[in-house]
Amino acid sequence: MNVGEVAALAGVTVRTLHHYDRIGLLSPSGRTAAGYRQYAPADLDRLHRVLMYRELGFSLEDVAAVLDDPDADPTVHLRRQHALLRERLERTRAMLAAVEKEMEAQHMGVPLTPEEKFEVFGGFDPDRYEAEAEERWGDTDAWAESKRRTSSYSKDDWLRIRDEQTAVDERFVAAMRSGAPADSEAAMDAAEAARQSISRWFYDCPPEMHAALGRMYVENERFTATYETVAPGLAQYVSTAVQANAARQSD
Amino acid sequence: MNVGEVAALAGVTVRTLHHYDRIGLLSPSGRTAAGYRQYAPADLDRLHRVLMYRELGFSLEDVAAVLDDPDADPTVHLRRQHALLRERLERTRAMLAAVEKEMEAQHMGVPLTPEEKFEVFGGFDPDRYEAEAEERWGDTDAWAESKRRTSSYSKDDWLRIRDEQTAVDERFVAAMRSGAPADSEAAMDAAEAARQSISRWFYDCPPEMHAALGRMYVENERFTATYETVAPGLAQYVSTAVQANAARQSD
DNA sequence: GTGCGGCCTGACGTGGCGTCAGGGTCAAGG
DNA sequence: CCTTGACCCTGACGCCACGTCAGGCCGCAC
Repeated sequence: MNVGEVAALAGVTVRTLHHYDRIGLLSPSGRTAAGYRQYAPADLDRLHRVLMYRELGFSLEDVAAVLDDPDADPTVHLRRQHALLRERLERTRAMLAAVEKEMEAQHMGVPLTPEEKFEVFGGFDPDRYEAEAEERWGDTDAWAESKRRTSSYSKDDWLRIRDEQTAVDERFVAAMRSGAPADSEAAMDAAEAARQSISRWFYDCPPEMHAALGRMYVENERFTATYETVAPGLAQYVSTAVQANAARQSD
Repeated sequence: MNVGEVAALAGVTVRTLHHYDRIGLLSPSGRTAAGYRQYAPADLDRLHRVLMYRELGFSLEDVAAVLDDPDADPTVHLRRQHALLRERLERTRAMLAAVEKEMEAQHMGVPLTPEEKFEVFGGFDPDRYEAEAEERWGDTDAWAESKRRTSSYSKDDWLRIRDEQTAVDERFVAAMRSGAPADSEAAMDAAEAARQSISRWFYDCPPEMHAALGRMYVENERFTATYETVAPGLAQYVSTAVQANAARQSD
């Protein structure tokens, strides 16, 4: 098949196929003597995957990365696409619910505050966070359970969660400011409170998993930044305290 | 509120707010003496709508257009956003179903042909088509009914529909090639078959509605192009035949 | 008064194509 | 055999929605 036919079949422009060729994302497996691009069935398969991932918000660079991954089991792609689509379904449902809530509120003359509107929609930027979390945690059970649980949380639930987390952070800060070392009883107790909070609201988080999380607090810039804005040095402090607490429990 | 606070609340960057200000999409209603942008609650409302429409795929120019529409009843926006989100939900569901079908096929060792894959996904470019149809038909009952019905169609159904439409087109072509005028009995019979096909597969299409469709065949470049690729002059021929048929029925 | 974080305005860079310009290719009809 | 019109090629520039510095002005805490 030549470019025009492929473009018509896939619903893209010829220019798009040229572009994918030039950047090396999808080069046709053959050319005619005159230089015409010739696409083989395998090329169509690849194009299909490209378009799927593109639709799901991947950059073309990322698409190339996942498609050229040597562990290129085709079922991996299908499973990942399935997971991402389900996520998108959830997100769309949430937005739909938010709009319906707004309609209702407006109908009853109860104006929502701007905060309430942004809370669900943009607010804490669910899209990027979810993408990163998904990438990091793959399809672990914890991630699935967290998704399942949090999907039904109300605004009040989220407020309570935030307050609880703030309170735990305060305990860490207080311990640190008092001069107690990160593996002191006070710090470890705060870590334990944090672990239980996670288990209560998101997913069952045994000490070993919490220790892994603790390592991430200093390895991952995002988490580090979060803690460092609360108090300088807090990321390292919390990380150490969490791992110490996990070690204490396994004794 | 100043830019930083607004950006954090809405989950966008400061640069984005600067951009929206410069292009006139969202200018803060005030400035401090030092030139700091000051956002009022009304500005946040507008930002909220901007982000909604952006998320739904509108260009910033189009966002400005709908938001500055003088018929700026807030309920209009909510209703439109609601409709668009439901569409997106449908589309995501369809893609999810397609992926599941692929998984199943792969699991059972039945390889799908490339055509089958693209059929649902890209194929006839549902996104743009839907967007245009929605714009054109607003939220008419016909549109809603069509959506409702077609959402449950299987691949075999679509194949049958395509064959049926091809057959009807062939009747038009044959009539035209035979030299029969567009308001001849043969042409009008073909038109009637087309009308019944629409009613059977998409929505109840009475003669008047079909006449309106007929006018669109020559007014809308897309439909014109479709028919003209089958045979030159066919668009005008079909258009005339459809309207003649509608007139015949009302007698 | 001196940091230090936040704000300002240019100005250039980037990703994913759209859109000509200038020219070769190929199958059908005269 | 030749022409004609549809399709293909390769640059090269344009565009949108920002990202990313650079250079400099607030503002408030110590």
